[in-house]
Amino acid sequence: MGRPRGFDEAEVIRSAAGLFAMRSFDGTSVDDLVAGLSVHRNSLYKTFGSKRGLYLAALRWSLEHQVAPIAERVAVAADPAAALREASDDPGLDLLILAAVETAPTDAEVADLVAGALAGLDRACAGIDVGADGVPRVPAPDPVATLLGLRIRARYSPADREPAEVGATAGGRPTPS
Amino acid sequence: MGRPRGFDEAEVIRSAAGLFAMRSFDGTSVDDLVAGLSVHRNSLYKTFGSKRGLYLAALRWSLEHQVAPIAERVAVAADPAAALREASDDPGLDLLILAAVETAPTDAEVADLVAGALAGLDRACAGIDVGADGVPRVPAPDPVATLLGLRIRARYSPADREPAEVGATAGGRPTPS
DNA sequence: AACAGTCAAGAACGATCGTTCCTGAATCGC
DNA sequence: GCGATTCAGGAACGATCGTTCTTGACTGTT
Repeated sequence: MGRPRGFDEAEVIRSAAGLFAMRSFDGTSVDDLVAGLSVHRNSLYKTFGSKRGLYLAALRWSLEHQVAPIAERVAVAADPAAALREASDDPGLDLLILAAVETAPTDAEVADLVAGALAGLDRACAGIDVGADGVPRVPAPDPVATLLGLRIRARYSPADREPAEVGATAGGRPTPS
Repeated sequence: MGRPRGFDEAEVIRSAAGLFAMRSFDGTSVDDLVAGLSVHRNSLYKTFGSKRGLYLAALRWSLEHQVAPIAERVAVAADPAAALREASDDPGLDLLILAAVETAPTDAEVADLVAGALAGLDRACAGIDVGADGVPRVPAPDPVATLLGLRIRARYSPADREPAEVGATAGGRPTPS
């Protein structure tokens, strides 16, 4: 009943993921979205409720269709280190990284999605063999990259999870207004 | 001549770096800044020209007074791997990471600052010894962190530097409006 | 004491933000 | 065909954004 929608919801979500990954959440306006996704304002709000709703859908899509396949690829790879190095060229990680450092600190739901995705990647890497010296066969000879990644992960460390009381500390993750 | 300023410019820059590192550039409004820095709007614009001017000053301050000392500490450490792992708990890296993934893609000047900081960290890590198998003694047994860091760095790879022509590709780094 | 110049305080600006509303046109079940 | 429903198109909303302006208080120099 009624006129059929003139856009593919799945494709809109996928394109939105690309836009958000490229310009970040705050950097992508609703005008940018309606212009870049060829979806009307009305349909956007009817379908996703809000800009944040579309963002969450895009993030979930990215985690399922971009990040999870990467994890799967690493998990089954004959040479996991090489698979990880390849994965580092995949723009499919960008939305996850952006969500982790930009959106998660001020949106608990995003923080949970990010934490879940990181846990999934950890599981995929669980089988990577560790040398006799305890140093794993990491994907690249780049200590700086590891430093950056560790700093990102530090916000999701157990000590910082479920903070009972949070003041103005950097780890605070208030619920969205 | 004239009334002396009632605020410490260096301290304002330092506090601004903290705010920007916590809530990102777009996430920190000028109202937040004048409220959190106890500096009047007028003085802010008189001193730094614009919100972006204050941000650049804060980023430069962070790179010089937070990131550079970390690099120095790693460079002279007896155990560089342990020094890197310690550094990953330092919030002084947050503004650099945020600048790399949020601001740099749309601000060439920020991109240059980030690239310089990463190069400095690379120099600090140049002395880290590499095992006989070619795998360096990286700071942590965390392949996922390395993957995230590598993905961030991928935007600063030589193939992506000085793009002569840029369309709507993810690597584009247009000059700020 | 008088001037000059900077500061603080806050109102006000145009632009843009995310969101809602209104108006037709199109397509379904009947 | 007819009514019901959902779509597209675009104007319009209040809120907030970054920025500027106006006013008056304060201080260093002459």
